[in-house]
Amino acid sequence: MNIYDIARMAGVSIATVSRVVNGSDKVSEKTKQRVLSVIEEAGYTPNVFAQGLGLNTMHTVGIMVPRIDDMYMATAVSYLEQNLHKNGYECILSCSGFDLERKQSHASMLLSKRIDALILVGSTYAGNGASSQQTDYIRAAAREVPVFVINGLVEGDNVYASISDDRKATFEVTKSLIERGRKRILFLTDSQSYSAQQKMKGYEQALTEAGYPVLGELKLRVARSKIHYVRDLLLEYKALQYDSVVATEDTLAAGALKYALAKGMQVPGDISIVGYNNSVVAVASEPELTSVDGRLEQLCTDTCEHLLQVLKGEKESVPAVDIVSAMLVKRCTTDF
Amino acid sequence: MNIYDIARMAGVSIATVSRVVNGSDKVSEKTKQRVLSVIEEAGYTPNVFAQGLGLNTMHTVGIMVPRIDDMYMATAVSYLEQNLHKNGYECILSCSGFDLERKQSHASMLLSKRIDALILVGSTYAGNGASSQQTDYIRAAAREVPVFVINGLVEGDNVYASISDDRKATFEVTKSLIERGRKRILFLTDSQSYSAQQKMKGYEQALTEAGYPVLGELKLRVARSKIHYVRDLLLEYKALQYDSVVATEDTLAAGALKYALAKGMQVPGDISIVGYNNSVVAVASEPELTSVDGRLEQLCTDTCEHLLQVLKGEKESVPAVDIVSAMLVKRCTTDF
DNA sequence: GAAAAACCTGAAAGCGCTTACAATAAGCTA
DNA sequence: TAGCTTATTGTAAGCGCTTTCAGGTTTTTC
Repeated sequence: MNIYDIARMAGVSIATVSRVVNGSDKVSEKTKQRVLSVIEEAGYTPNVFAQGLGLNTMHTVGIMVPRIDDMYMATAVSYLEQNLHKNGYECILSCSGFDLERKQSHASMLLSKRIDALILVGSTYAGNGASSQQTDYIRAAAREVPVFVINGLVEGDNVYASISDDRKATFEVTKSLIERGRKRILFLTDSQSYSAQQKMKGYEQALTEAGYPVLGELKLRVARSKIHYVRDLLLEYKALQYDSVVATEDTLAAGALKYALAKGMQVPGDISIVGYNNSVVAVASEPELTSVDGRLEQLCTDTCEHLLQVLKGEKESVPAVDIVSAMLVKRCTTDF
Repeated sequence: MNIYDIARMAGVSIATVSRVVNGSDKVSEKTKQRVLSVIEEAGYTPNVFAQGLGLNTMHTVGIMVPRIDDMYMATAVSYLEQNLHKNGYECILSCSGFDLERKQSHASMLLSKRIDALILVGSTYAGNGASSQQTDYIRAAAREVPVFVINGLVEGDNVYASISDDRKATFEVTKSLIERGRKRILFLTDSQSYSAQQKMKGYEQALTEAGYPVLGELKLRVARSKIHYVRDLLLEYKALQYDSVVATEDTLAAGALKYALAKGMQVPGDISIVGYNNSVVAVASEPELTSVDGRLEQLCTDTCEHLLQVLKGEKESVPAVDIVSAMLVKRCTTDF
């Protein structure tokens, strides 16, 4: 069942069928209706490969995430997919992991599928000197299709970023803790992503502005964002003194909370804890975690909007970097 | 940069280039090397559309999930994507929601992209009478490509299912509760999926075998799997008496746990609670939830294996229904 | 009512690749 | 070395669609 069959059945040429299918206005209403009814009746669907061959696009965008079994990423993909689908685009998903080599290979595999654009969620490293090669593959990809980065910053032509203001949010949180008299604030992270780096900067800035020293011993990094990993890590550092925790992820905060409760501490009395991402874990914890909401939905909406604009050829109206401010969600693990 | 350019540069015909690219063995080693080096040098990638036009496949499989911002689905997609990617397939992701009409439209959109196979995760309804139209679109899809269902049961030609034995697992759990003297066991669910139905059957069977009545009042359904929804629902039914909870999802169990703790009850002393899926939420809760692990990874591995076999033309060796037994993970909300 | 303009439609040339078939070169056998 | 088989390569015919260009109709204009 192809365009020739339809043309024959409708008594027109394939050119006319093609015009009808593509909604060209240069077809008389009468012919159009006839062709449409034949198409309907025959259940004809154009062959996307043939379409793609001519047009060199298949209305597909690639989404690359380090991993999808992570609420943050999954939520991002959910927003993106929904929004793009609504606009007639399908999403090819690729879980690249955190390894540079795999990222590169996944990216080129996606590009070989002739995607119209590429979206990267998280996991890009800051663009300072040495690590610039970490993002070279992104700039390479951007030479073929526009690239959109969510919560990562990559400088380059044809790459657009939407990031939440994690630095500022973490700054505010840390500042609030200090104002409530907290002296030793533990910074707990699980990655070196751009966003994690920004959070750390905010944390340090608040300490500095308050005249506190930035202590290396109070910055802990967990191998993976798993509650038990955190617990084990804190157990390892059991001599460490701290009266509050700023975590870059809810799961980390949940781990710290568990550990504190197990030690018989009062939360938030003896220790205040702040998570990040405002996920289920924040609500599942007992007491429920105060958490920063990075406004992921907004980031995704913005990204899709920008993507559609760029694909429509309206590059000029799209900012290279779009910053969305984060929001504190106060719950029970802090006294503010 | 196309096959003609490469052919010219290497001084061979396009047929030979094509053979080299596709790894045909009918090319002399010498020519092969020459062509390969030209391809390498020129950075040539075959145009997938043109390939697709000829072969009518693009090595792509469609994955349809009701929603991806749900740990269970996200984890499934993660396993699937990784496994398929490793075998040279890309995944087009589609989040269809729970609405039949949307499912149908998403499925046909995927099919129009000429996917090689379709994978559905969860959310199919049992095939009994009235609701068979709920799965008609699946059988329709199966007429075009093989369809693989994870944790759903659909009868039809060219559709294969991998399901975990939720009925048995829930039966065992309920039986254990009964053996520990629990008399009024609350069944908490959030969906009518095949899998949820199976769980309910297991629950009922255990009650029946123990000579207990199956009480409608002890089966509660929450609109969505959100901790607060559960709390609100239980508050609404606050007169209801029960000494244990069997939930079809960890989040539901977490909600029940929160409610019980808020009422000052001892867990598992006054009330035992069992979750399902063995997710982060189970571990994040305090005390940690006993939960059933549905062996999702196994289901996904099986599915991919079957898929590859079917695409290789080895239909015969693939079972129409593959059952994986579930596993109880004992933690702190039960006394067994 | 004839020329000009506007409107529709069709023929045909690609798009870049795979592959059946034909052709040629090379290797054997007797 | 003639005659045959085998290994390698090339030719050309699609795959199903979009779109340019040209031809044919109808409508408008004076």
